Amino acid sequence: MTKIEAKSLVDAATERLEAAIIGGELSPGDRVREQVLAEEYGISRGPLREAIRRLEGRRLLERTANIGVRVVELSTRRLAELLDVREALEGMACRLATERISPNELAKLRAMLDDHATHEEVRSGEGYYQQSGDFDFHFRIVKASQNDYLISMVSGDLYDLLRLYRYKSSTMTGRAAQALAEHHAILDALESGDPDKAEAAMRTHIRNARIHAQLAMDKVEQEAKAG
Amino acid sequence: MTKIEAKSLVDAATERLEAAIIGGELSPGDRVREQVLAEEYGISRGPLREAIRRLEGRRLLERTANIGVRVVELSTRRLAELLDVREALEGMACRLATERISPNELAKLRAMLDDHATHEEVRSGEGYYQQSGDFDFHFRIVKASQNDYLISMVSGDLYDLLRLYRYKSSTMTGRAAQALAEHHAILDALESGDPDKAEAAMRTHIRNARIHAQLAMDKVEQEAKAG
DNA sequence: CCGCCTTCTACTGTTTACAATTAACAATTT
DNA sequence: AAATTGTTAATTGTAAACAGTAGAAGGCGG
Repeated sequence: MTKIEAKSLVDAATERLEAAIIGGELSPGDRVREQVLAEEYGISRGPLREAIRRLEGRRLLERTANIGVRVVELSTRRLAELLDVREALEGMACRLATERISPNELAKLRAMLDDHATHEEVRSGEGYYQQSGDFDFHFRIVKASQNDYLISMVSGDLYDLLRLYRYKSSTMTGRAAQALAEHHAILDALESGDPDKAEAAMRTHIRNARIHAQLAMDKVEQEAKAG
Repeated sequence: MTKIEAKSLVDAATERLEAAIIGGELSPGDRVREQVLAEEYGISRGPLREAIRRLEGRRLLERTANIGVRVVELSTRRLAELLDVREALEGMACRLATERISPNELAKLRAMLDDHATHEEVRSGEGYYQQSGDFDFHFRIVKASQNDYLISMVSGDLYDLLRLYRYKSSTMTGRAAQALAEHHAILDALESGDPDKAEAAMRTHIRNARIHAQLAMDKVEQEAKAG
């Protein structure tokens, strides 16, 4: 019953509920009961319902009339759909960033990748760095596109959904080294100033990640079937 | 005070409010007062607030804490942002559709374009057909992508926002003939089965529409300044 | 006459209580 | 014994009352 106290109860509840979903506290398919959650958050059902509606709009929750609210269900198909959209959106972001990113920001990105290279997890191919480092790299490029709509779509809605999958199967094992190389390729393209090349590099990277992610999910599914 | 009576008051209110915004009943920048609107729809503030929160998530409305809700403001910059996203998303949709569209659906699209060609408005370059015909053509291709996430993003959120602009400046005058030609080019690419070509054709089309739309908006703005 | 402070109004934010719908369980009938 | 129907408990849907905040209007002092 940890209380919430912030600007708006709806905002606070939204953030907290979102965090609970992304953090795995609430699993995909779980039922969300208004009364229970409202009491847990120390608020009444009104604001909580409004928070739910927001997340509903962002496709993290699904409501069936008179039945209830559930955390969105996961499937390989949905993941494939998300990654196609991600390829399109981040490809465009990278294209736009090519002409808008500052030399300063470019230097920072370069430093970031250099730093990643020193991490043991990357060289050994374990890929823990994906959790923070990868998201950070992508996020900064999206921000450099300076397209607010794009930024909010990708980093708000899309990444949230993707994070759900990351929790289910820690997808990125064994790909860290290759991913880092691809990041360098993206950065090179950005520095070259060629938008076509930049978009292509980003899309190749995401497409590779996609192949890997889906293999991992298929594997998880098969194991579930077998076990 | 036309009453609403349907599955859920929230759903009904959402649809009606959305229609009011898109239909121009509520203009961009207009304030939305909860009490007033609730009475107009014959419901109480609770459901209405939830409906507002949904549209907030879809970026049709903006809420400032303790101040109120406004219909989202329009600007050339925002339009440019939307069209960049549209290019990315519909380009991807067209790519996916290339490999998934049925011969039957292709034939229907072809028939549709043939029908458009007979319309006088198109040949004379007035372009009324844009309102329904253009949206229909694009919508069907997006649907043919069979990517539900993509479909809901484009036809749900994105088109709604774009429709706002269409109301402000009837953008597409004088471009109907060219647009139709571009539609044919897209269809040809789809039939060829080459995803790269199909994506490129769609993106070219949207980029051209974008140039035209922005010229129109700049013109409107300059007239506003002058008048 | 101008500017600042106070008060008041109107709106949004939140809670509580009530109504309606659903799903589960039990009892009765075939 | 199985199926169907009635009843009940739980949960969502809705409304209305209450609280808090921002902006406007008016009065007071400079």
